[in-house]
Amino acid sequence: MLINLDFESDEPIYQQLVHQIIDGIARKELQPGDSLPSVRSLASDIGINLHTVNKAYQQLKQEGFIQIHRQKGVVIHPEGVPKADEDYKKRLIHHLRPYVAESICREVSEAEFVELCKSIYKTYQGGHS
Amino acid sequence: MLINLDFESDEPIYQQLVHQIIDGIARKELQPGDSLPSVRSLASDIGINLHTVNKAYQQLKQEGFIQIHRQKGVVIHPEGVPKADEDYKKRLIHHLRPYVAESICREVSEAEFVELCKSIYKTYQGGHS
Amino acid sequence: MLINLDFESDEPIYQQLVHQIIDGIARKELQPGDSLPSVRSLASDIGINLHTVNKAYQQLKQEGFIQIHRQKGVVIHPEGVPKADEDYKKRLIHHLRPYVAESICREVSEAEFVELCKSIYKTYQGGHS
Amino acid sequence: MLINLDFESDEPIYQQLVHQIIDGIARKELQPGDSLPSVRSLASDIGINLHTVNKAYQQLKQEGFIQIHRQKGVVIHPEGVPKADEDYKKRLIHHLRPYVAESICREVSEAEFVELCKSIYKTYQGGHS
DNA sequence: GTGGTCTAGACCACG
DNA sequence: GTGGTCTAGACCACA
Repeated sequence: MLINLDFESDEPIYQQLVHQIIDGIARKELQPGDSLPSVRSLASDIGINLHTVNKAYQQLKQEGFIQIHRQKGVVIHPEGVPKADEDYKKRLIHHLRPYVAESICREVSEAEFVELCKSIYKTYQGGHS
Repeated sequence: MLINLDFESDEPIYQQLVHQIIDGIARKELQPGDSLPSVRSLASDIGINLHTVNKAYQQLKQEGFIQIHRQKGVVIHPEGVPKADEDYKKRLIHHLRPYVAESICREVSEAEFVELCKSIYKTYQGGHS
Repeated sequence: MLINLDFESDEPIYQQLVHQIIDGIARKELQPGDSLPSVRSLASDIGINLHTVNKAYQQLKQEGFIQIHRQKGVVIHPEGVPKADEDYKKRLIHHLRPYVAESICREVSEAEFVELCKSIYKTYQGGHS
Repeated sequence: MLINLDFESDEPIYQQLVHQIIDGIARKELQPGDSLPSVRSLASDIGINLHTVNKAYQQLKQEGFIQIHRQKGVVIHPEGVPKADEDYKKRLIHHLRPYVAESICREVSEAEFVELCKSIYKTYQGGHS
């Protein structure tokens, strides 16, 4: 999978990595059971620090996206990612709220905002509808 | 307006302040032309440093939400906030994408996600006016 | 003469006042010997503080643009403004330099910059060529 | 690059820093991609506070002169500075106008003023390259 | 070691 | 009294 990092972004590199991998899963490019490169090889491939990759992997593991085996290495969680629970949705709303607020200030209508979200969903199409 | 900060949060205080004020504008609790407390008074009200408030105000000013007026002090931008342009929407999509991706992984359907956004929009309607 | 102040500008109000009056002189709208409103009346006309007007007048006086008489009030210096000496030109260069530097970085050619200056001169036309 | 600050000047230190660096870029002493000292080291070199340096860097970053790169540190924007657009020229005229006005009052002819600008431009040619 | 954030306290220009 | 600037010192996340 292609990893695309922006070193000038405010977003920490390890976060970008996390997002890219989640994105790959959402796009079905990474399927349950697929294996990911080792910390070392990924780090040297992208040209970033070991710790940075490790931090990203740890976060992905803790959120249930991947498993880290001593022998099999790093794999996408074979049983899929834990489904959204109420807690997740609560956090999601909490994160989305500021974007909605600013959009309202800038006169983006609800319909427009919704369309925009749908358009993002479309980019992951062929999914699990 | 009530300001509610979470000092335990990872989100920087000045960012929370920015969001709270934008939220107030979206809720119509802060109207164009309304004045905001001075840096100093707001800082002492909330119990934080005046530089932190200042940083928030500077960001709000730069993004066109407020004006820093030599006579009237700090006021909500009287002509309203600059409307969303293509650039804003591009950035918005860029910010929203990771949340959509994770939601897809967690099997949140497009419809569900859209409903969730609408529910957030609803919290900004039925304001006072 | 019309005074046009921008209370949101970074430029201090008294400085804006100074510039506006110098501008009026450059446009020949204010001629040597013409009288200016008193500190009090100008302040109340524009709706600003006495001190602010006073500070502007003091600076104009010190630079030789106006005279302040107890009886005749404030008048444009009847013998004209002191002509540019080497010292003035040195200061002028010192002030202009940063604008030239930034313009060079932004690929504004010398010719373009010169044209721009000429265009400004034109707005004061009918002058003393 | 040599930094030359005047601590007696009215011009804020961070502004002087900004101007000096832009000047360095205009003189081609700082080329796209070149790296600048870290906030801390520059601050201690010049003998000022790191926040002051930081403020200058933030402004330069926001105006597109530099990038703050997570790995390479602070570098001159590799793709060059954004070229002058109409907005920049409008602001430039707005800043230049008062100097033109005062010069007219002091009987500096258009030709003389233009020569002066050209002479400033000359100081940025014949650099090393 | 880097930049980002926050605090605290000080001086000054402005109005 | 206001915001703007500067200093000093501290902690943390990041790489």
